[in-house]
Amino acid sequence: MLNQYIVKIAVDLPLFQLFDYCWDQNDLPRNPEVGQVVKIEFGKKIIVGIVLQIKVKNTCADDQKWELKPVLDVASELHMTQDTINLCQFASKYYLKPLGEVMFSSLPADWKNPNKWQLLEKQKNKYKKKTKDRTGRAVHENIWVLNEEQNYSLEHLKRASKKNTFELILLKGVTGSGKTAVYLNWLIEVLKDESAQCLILVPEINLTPQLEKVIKQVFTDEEVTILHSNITSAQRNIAWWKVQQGISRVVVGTRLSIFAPLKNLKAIVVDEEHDGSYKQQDGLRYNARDLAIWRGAEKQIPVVLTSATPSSETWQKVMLNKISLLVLNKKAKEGASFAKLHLVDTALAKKNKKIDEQGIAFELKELIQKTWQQNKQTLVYINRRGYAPILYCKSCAWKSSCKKCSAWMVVHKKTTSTHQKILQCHHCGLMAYPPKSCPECGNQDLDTLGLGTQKIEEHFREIFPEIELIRVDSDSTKSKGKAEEVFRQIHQGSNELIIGTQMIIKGHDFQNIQSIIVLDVDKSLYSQDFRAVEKIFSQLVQVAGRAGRSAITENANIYIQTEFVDHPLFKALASENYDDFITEIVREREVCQLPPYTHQALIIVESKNEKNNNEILQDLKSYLEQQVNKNILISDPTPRVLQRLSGIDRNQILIESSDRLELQKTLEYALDYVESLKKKSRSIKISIDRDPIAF
DNA sequence: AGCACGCCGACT
DNA sequence: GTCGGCGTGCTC
Repeated sequence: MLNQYIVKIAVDLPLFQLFDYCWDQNDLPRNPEVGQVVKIEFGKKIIVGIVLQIKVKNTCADDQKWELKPVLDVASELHMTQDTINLCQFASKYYLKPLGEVMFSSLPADWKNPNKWQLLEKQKNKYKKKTKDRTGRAVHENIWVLNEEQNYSLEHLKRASKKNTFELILLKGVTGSGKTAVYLNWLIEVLKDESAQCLILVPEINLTPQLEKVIKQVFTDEEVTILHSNITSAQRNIAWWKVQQGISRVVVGTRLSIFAPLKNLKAIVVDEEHDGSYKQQDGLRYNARDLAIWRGAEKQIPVVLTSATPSSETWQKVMLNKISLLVLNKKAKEGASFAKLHLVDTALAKKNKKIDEQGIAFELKELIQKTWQQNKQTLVYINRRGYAPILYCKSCAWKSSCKKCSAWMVVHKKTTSTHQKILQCHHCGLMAYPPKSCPECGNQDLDTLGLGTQKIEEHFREIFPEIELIRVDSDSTKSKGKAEEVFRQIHQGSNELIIGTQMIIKGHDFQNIQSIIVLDVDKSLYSQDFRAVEKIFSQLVQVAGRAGRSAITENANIYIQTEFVDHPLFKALASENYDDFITEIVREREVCQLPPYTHQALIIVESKNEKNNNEILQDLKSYLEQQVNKNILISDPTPRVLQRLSGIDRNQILIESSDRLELQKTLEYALDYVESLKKKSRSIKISIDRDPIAF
């Protein structure tokens, strides 16, 4: 007689329990297996779930409490691999999110729709038909000649692979030191085992066509899978299938790729590990870098983090000898040199009246002129898009605040050519025409405050009408393919003055840039956010790396205009000694008991009523204080840094502990509270952010 | 999360 | 009389 089974199923809902269904072998084509994707009736709806436990009927105590509904169908090809189930289980527990939600957020969206299962099959077959069989042994090309340092690092990585154990490795080196060459060469070695697979995680904006090109060039005969948020659902479906089948052995992708179903994963690289885009800021608030380390430990394989400016978390591990440090000090390309640092003292320029009405030191304008005369490019880096951050009234100090957020509306020029302005909130997207006169006092004389890329552009066009200028920010490159085109133009050297935000500093090296000007760093030097200095340092190192990457341009220079010329950050930047600088930061964190010396979590409450939020948080705080011991620090309710967003008030408490387990326990208590509260009042959103990087 | 059920106010 | 507001309970 056939066995009867009861299966426990996870569904894509914010529910922590699993649901029992019976598995009727007469109706289903196969036996139950963990990870299967199944169609079930849930309430009155037909939904998809994942099988997590299997029990033979009549052997378990909770048998036949009531008549169980049957599993209606099993997907023939789709199933979740054990590795990814384990990873989801960990993420679910660590980030306090229901397992079903974690699993389904990691899978292609089409899996959730049983009507699309057929479609997936078709996509797969279509792909099979059009692709030639890659049966022969893959050919990998080493397209680099490695220097001594690179070879040393490569040998270490190769040895790490042979040990078949987990090893956390930091490959540290500035842009142009050849980190990519080292880890790609390592992966070539790893992939000599014909069933091995590897994963390369990259930050969001780093997945540029250039990197893709290099990787495809190295793994000439591999099915390289590229995963990011902009691929179509069909591409995602096929990618998942190829990876799971082992057809694709190289996966390159952004944070979500940490959940890719690599069955025989042998190596993980987390490129630019310090990058904030590894942390998801809503829903499942995971950090892909941390999950990568967990996955590597679970699989007993090496995990390589790369960075020029490691995060304090990673550097603490270096200081505690929990990580193997490999350093690339030299520029890989011969003749290439680093940009030389110059500080332009804003205070001094003001004193000597050598600064213009926009706050640009004369020295910098002369520099642009000089560089242009030498037929070289200048890059002006200012991490602020739009025309000006604020519109304000000179007589009553009214400022352009957003109606829905606790933020200023940013002044934008409608187009480059006109002077027409529009106000825009960078948080909720609200747009408005600027008032003709002050809404408070009627004064006609409204002015802008501060500088954005558009105003700099306008300003420099006025001063240097003869210089070819281009502005690169998310506004100027919105339309499809525009960014590519802009970067191509810059490479060709058709623009002599480039004004750009963060998007210019990732992944592109510009051969002909002679001078770099950095404006507006000061706000980061003394910021509320304790990570701000780390962040700006990383950006500055990257900006400095944009130029001087080739032998064409010698003695590239970087000019930073600042009021705080004595800040230790600049000394570190000038001496290219990041180690001492970050070591000092980590020590300060220890003294102040900040991360990584303490572990943090936020409980965030969002609703239309701030007072209500605070009452809930206060109540939660006293509840937790009754439950847990003194090792836990719980803050009073505070507003979030951006307190109001789209008309919603956001408040939080911070829970801290130096003991991870104690924190976990506390958060589990908090979760109980949160869950019971959710049942009571549904107009309130309440979430937990473990290891937050933004407050 | 969704959806049904149920209990109250303001309407053709 | 009933249409529809959203508070509450439940999903194997």
